[in-house]
Amino acid sequence: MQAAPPTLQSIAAEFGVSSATVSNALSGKGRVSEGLAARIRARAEALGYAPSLPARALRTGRSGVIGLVLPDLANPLFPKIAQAVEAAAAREGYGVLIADSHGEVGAQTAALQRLVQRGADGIIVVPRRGTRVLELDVPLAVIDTPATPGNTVSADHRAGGAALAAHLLGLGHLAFALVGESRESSVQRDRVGGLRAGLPQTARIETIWLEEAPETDFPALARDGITAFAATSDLHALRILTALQRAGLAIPREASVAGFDDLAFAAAVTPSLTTMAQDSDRIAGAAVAALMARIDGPDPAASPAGTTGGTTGGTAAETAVPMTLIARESTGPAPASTRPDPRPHPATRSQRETTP
Amino acid sequence: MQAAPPTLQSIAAEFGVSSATVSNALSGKGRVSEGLAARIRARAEALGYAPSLPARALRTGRSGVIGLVLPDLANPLFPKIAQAVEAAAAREGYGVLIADSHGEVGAQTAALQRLVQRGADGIIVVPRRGTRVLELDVPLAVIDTPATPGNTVSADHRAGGAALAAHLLGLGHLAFALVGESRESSVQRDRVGGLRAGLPQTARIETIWLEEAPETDFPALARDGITAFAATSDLHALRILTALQRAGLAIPREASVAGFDDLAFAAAVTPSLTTMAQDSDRIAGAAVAALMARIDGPDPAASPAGTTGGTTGGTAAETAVPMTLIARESTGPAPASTRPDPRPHPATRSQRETTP
DNA sequence: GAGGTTTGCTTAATCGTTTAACCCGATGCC
DNA sequence: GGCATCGGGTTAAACGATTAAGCAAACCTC
Repeated sequence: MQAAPPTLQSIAAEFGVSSATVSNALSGKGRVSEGLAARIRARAEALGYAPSLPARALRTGRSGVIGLVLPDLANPLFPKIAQAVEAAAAREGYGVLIADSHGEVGAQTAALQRLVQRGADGIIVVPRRGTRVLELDVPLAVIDTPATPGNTVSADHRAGGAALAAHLLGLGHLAFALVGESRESSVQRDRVGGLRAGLPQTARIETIWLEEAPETDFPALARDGITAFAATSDLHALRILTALQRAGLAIPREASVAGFDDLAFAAAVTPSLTTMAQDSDRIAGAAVAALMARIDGPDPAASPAGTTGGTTGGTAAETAVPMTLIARESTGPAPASTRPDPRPHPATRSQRETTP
Repeated sequence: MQAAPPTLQSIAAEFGVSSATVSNALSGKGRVSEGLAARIRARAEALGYAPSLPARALRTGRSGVIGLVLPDLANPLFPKIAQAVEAAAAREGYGVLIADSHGEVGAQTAALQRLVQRGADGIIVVPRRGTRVLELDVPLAVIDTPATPGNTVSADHRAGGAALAAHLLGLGHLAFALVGESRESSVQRDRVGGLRAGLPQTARIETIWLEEAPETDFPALARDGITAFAATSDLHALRILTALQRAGLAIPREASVAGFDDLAFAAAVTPSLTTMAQDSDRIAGAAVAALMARIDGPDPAASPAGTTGGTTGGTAAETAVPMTLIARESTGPAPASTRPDPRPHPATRSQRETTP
């Protein structure tokens, strides 16, 4: 029942001109009299004309679609990135084809190839832990870690770690537990490295990789004198927070807990979670911009000096996007040595965030 | 530098045959001698030939891509669905184009149209709260609520609510708080409705919509005699859990808390969260299957009796997928009236789940 | 061995858009 | 007034795959 959608030819027929003229009128490229062009544009608008993307793709070799490869959509961090990428791409008129590699390297490669075959003009990859993305004959943008070779843009995880360390130091803490999941993740390594770099030599530091020590007893650590827990993810911070709470410790009076990424629940829990947030929008925007630059100017050796390894010349893409501290209720002044401080100041801090 | 990718014609030229023959050999459709066909297939394989999807799309009108419209990727529930849809679609050889409507109705409509324009063969929509999806000349599958008109498949939220109610009743609870966020969400209405339907008339029931009462004091409710908190989302369950813990209540000894959807953190918190999980894989699979059926058999009035409103005939798509209870540590026997039970049995329950 | 059927392939049209090349009438220039 | 130029179009050839239609040779049948 649905009427055939308007095409260049159908519009051309209405005006008694050729389809090339209509194409030119709409794209503003060739030579068409202003009057005719205006009428054609008006008619196309009225008809709701939309060019056939497949046809255009066939002709131009551009599909108007970019691929997004993520290690695991179920991991709460990635949806933020996906959302931001989608928004940024949509602004540029691109669609986003997703592919989930389920954390497997093989699936990651397969996903890349599927996307290439689908005609993606470029691909944004958030690589699986420590994976090096293979070279492909498609423009690529990689979101990983500033230190990773081939990285295009990412949060400055190291500086974020250092800033979080400074925050905790400023609250008077002296004994820290740094909690990550896997050493293989360059992101987590950077975060822990930044934390450690931000702490003085004199500080007591316990580093825990949950992958290796899944049964870690956090309350025991707290009783052992650790007053500040910094985890590489809010997920682990939450685990620590609830474990300490369950054991009867008051947060932040007796121990402070902080995480990374400002996940959805961070503001919802009690006490709300202090966290280092990455600016997904900016990162995604930069990744998309870098990708666009590579798509439009595919001259691999065009840049004057050796900019080859990093981002493409053209648009000055930022490589490391700073992270921002979101101080909430789960971090507070260190307890006065062994004697618990009878007067904490939760009210002064809890104003930073009202109801989410 | 990259060699031109192989095409039907380039392969045809190698064999001195026409491109039609190669096409037939690869698709197995026309009449080609078995020997030649085998050699062509072998050569295509060796060359890594992949048909140009845009060209095929142009010719056949099928893009091999489906769209997925979500209200909000940042909401931790949807990534699970997205992941499952992507996997199911990939199995069918389809790509998935995502679109995030950011919870806005306008954006949802715009996203649908963008996807249609991109040539999506069909679209799966998870509508924004209470939104009715407009009619489109594209096969559609809607994941919402069994009760919603136009719904294709979804979890049986009502039955899930009832089952959760039964679980809590079985533990001896008599006073309940049912916590949702918004009445406008049909999913949440169904869940609360199911919970209520599963509880006896004699039970004390407080229903709280957080949108209307964001400052609800959950510890106060507990002190007032409520022993079981059931939230329509793990996010709210977590909020309640931590608020109660902070106030010094022992979970589950003094109060039980349960949520929905088995979000990523549910197993990680202490005590781990009892939750009603929806089978995203099955739902996504059913949605994709229904969509495929609609794409392949676009006869709107082909079904014998008035099946028009519901799912398409063809494949018997299931409309309501049962939810499954994941009993963890946050729910336990109701405290013995006012006198707290001195001997809880946490050990017997915590075995249900080991380390996540 | 003449008619019909298969077999195995080719021809050619088609999807809708883009774009290089060409064409014709009206000006402009000296 | 002859010649280049320019404005406003048109033609036609792609892009790569699919598919209906056609066509020659080989095979079968009685």
